[in-house]
Amino acid sequence: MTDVRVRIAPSPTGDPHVGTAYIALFNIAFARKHGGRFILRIEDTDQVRSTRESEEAIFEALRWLGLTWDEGPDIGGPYGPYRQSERREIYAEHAKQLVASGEAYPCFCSSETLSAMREEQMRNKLPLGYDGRCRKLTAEEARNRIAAGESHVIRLRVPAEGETIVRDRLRGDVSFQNSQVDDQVLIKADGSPTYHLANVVDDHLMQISHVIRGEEWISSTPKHVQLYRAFGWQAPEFIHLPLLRNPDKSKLSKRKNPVSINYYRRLGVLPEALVNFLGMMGYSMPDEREKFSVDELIAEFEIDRVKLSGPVFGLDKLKWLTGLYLREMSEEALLDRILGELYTRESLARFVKLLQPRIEVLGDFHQQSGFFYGPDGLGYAPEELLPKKRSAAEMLPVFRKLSEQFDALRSFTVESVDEAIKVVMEETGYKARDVFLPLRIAVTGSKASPELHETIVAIGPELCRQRIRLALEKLSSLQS
RNA sequence: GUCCCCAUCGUCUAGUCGGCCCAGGACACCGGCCUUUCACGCCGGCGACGCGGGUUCAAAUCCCGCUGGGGACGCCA
Repeated sequence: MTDVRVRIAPSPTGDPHVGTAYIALFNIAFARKHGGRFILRIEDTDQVRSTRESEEAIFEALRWLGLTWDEGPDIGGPYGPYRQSERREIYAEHAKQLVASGEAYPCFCSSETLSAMREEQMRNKLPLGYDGRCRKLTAEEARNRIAAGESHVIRLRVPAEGETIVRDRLRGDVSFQNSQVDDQVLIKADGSPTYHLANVVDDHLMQISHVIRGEEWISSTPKHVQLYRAFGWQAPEFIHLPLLRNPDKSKLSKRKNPVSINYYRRLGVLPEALVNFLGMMGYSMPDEREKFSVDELIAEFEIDRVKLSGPVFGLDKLKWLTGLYLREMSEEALLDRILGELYTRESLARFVKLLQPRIEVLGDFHQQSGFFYGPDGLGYAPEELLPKKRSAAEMLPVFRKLSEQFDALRSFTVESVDEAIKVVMEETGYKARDVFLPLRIAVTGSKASPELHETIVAIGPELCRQRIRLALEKLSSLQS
């Protein structure tokens, strides 16, 4: 095998996702097994949603898990920069090259035109996709319109006929009719590249040998294959891993499940247990052993052993595994973990201030701080979620809305939380007294707790979202 | 709707080139033992090859169809 170079390319648009860790783990296992290198590249081509905080959180979460990289934005490397926002000219250059060779063309369709087109296709039950109307523009006309300052994007010219074969290591050849691969946008109207362009250009320039990523990408791979072809490059080997699933088998999503690595960290899952657990998603050791370290995984790793059906990311086994690690530790080591992971100065600092006015002796702090930890510790009765004269049927929509709003929150501040609650009140027509108490019970498990907004912020998004979901479950149990 | 992927206990999975599998392990669940209690630990139980056709002496394992699940169809990644 040629030099193995693999990568993960997360986009810094939210909390660090367990799926990212999952893909990272398999990339690392593959790289180390074959003496290759593992690269971390930040795909921040979405300028509106990408943030530095999110990027930093991803670094931090991966490091916590012990999933470290050989080249990346923070440590550099011979193929940098490793942040796509710093590589804009490279993409522009390459796009220009494709336009010059006729492999790509400018498109002047507005997003309105495009959504109208999509609607019509929907209505007529036609396949969705760009119909290629700007393909026919002459070079001259295009040049004039660009010169006139007309807004445009650059699209890839995918052959109308024939088929594109995606060679997947685990699935074999998967073929797509070119007629259903539409002309992908390469450069957006603002001049920034799309994922597809940036991804292909970077993978080539960074000499990535194997692209190990989630199965969700498989249907855009023909576009990538076409891009490699257009550039005259050799495509890397593709290996699409199965997607982690919610208990209902849909793709793991924050709307249904905690997906943030930080949630599991706050819960007190050990990093070695989480990584171990991830290692048994779609994969198993040859001797069927279930408890193993990353090093052990690497030693035995065989990418062809990965199973293609999507594993449910279920907590039962993860907790059991954590317990296994916990129990075999020395007392000393356990103490260090509790101090190092759970009761850190940092974690306590999130809420000392909130409790300060409410305690008489230090010991009070202990029993009043319970709800800042473990998500399952809230043993309240479902009925407690109901304000006076309100039924479960009435509160259910309130919690659905709350869940929706909290999921959508980009930042957790007193202001943003307040805004979210207000939206819920407006949309459901309930007053503060009907919303605040139930919400308080849901997130703290008790009526006696500090100011709601600040408490919610202190508890943090991961735990709050999950607790609201839990409340939703309790309410529905009340109904039946 | 169109395209693509997938299909063993509730869940994670073993099941190399079809026979040793009337399907093995683990979690969860249930029962027992240990124990002043609980937990841990130990023992046991429940529990699956989606369906229908082939191929074969023989199929969970190969082929086809159906069904089911999932993903993608963005100037998001």
